[in-house]
Amino acid sequence: MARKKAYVEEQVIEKAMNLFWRNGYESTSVRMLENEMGINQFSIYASFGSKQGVFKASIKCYRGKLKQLVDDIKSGHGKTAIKEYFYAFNRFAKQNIGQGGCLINNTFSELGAKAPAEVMVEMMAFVNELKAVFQQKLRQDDVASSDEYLAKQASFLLVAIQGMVVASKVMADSEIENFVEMTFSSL
Amino acid sequence: MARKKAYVEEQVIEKAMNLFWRNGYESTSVRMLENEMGINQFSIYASFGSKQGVFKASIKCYRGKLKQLVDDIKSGHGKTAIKEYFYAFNRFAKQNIGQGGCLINNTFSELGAKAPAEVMVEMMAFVNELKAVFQQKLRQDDVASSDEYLAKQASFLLVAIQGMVVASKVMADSEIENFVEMTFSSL
DNA sequence: AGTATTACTAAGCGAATGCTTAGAAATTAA
DNA sequence: TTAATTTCTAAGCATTCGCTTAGTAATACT
Repeated sequence: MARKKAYVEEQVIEKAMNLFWRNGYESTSVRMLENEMGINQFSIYASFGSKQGVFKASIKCYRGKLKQLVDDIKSGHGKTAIKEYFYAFNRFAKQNIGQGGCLINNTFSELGAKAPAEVMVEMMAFVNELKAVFQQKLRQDDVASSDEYLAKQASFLLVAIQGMVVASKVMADSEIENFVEMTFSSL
Repeated sequence: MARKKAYVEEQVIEKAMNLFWRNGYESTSVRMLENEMGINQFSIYASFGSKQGVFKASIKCYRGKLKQLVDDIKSGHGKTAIKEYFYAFNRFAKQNIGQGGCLINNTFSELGAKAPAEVMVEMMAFVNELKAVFQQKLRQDDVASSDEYLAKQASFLLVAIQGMVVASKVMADSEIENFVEMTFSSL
C-alpha cells in the first residue's frame, strides 16, 4: 500500500552517532548528517523529527554500544573487572578517529545542564547504571565494608574515569596507564 | 592625530572570556560577543582580527586568572597545598553561572586536537606549568623518591583534576569532596 | 582653524544553518 | 490496472553565521 524505506533506521543512526562523537552536537550540521547517513534531509526529518531527535537516538545507540563493555565487567570479578573496564573503555574511546573521547562525556562538557531533558535522562541513566555495577563488583572483593563506603568508592571511580577520558585526548597512552594503575592501587 | 578607543581591550576580553566559558566556542556567536563586550563588530575585528582571535585572547586571559590560584599553591607547602588547589579550583569553576567547568578543559573537550594551534600551545603551556608546580610541591613532602616517580604522581593528579572539573557539572558537591579526599589519601 | 588619522555606526555581504514543501517515484491492496 | 499511500528528489524557506565596508564622528598635530 506504500513505498518502502530504502534504509534501516538502526543502521543510519549508528553513522550519525559516529559523526556526533567526532564533532560534537553544534559542529555537526544537518548537511553533514545527510552525507554520513547516506539519506537526505527529508528522510532524516521523517524518521527522527529534528536534529535533536537524531542526537537523542544517537545517544541511545551509544548506550547500546557501551552495554557490551559493561556486560564484560559483570562477567568478570571484583576490582580486576573494573580495572579492565577502564582499559577497555579507553580503547573504545580511541576507536573513533577525530577528537574521540566519550560521546556522553563530550556532551556533558559541551551542553552541560543545557542538554535536552530527554538526552540528560539517558545520560544520567548510564552513569547510575555504571555506578551500581561498580558497587556490586567492589562488594565481591570486600564483604566487610558498609554500602555507604562502597558507594563512595564507586563514586570516586566514576569521576576518575571521566578524567581519564578527557585526558586521553591530549595525553600519551603511558600517562593514561599510569593514571589507571595509581587509581586502583589506592583502593 | 586620531580618535581614541572608547574601550579597554583587557576589559572587554574578560567579558568575552566569560561568555566563551559559559557557552563554548561554537555556541558563542559574534553577535553575542558584541552584546557581552559592549562594543560592535567593527571594533571586535579591529582589535582581535577574528572570532578565533577573540578566543585566543580569552584563553590567555583565563590563564592569567588561573595564575592567581597557582601562585597560592606555591606559597603553600607539600600535598596540602595541592589539595587546597583542588578545592580552590572547584570553587573557581563554579563561579561562572551556566555550564561552568574549566574553560581550558571545556576547550579540550569541545575542540580536541582540532583547536587552533596557537590556542593549543597556550593550553598545553598551562598544563605543563601546573604539572611542574605539582611535582615541586610533592618533593617537599618526599625527599626520597625519584623524579620519575614524582612525575607520575603529578601526572596522576593532572588527570584527576580534569575528572573533578567535568564531574562538578553534574555531580553533587559531596561527591566531589569525596573524590578529592580519596585522591589524596592514596598519595 | 585646517588636516590627517583613527574609531565609530549601521547596513549589508555571501554562505551556512535547521527545517519545509511541491511534485515525481515506488509500492501494495483492490 | 487503478487508486491509495508512503518515500524519495531537489529546490527553497527564513534566519543566523562570520566578516566587511561605506560613511560619519572624534581626536591630535601643524
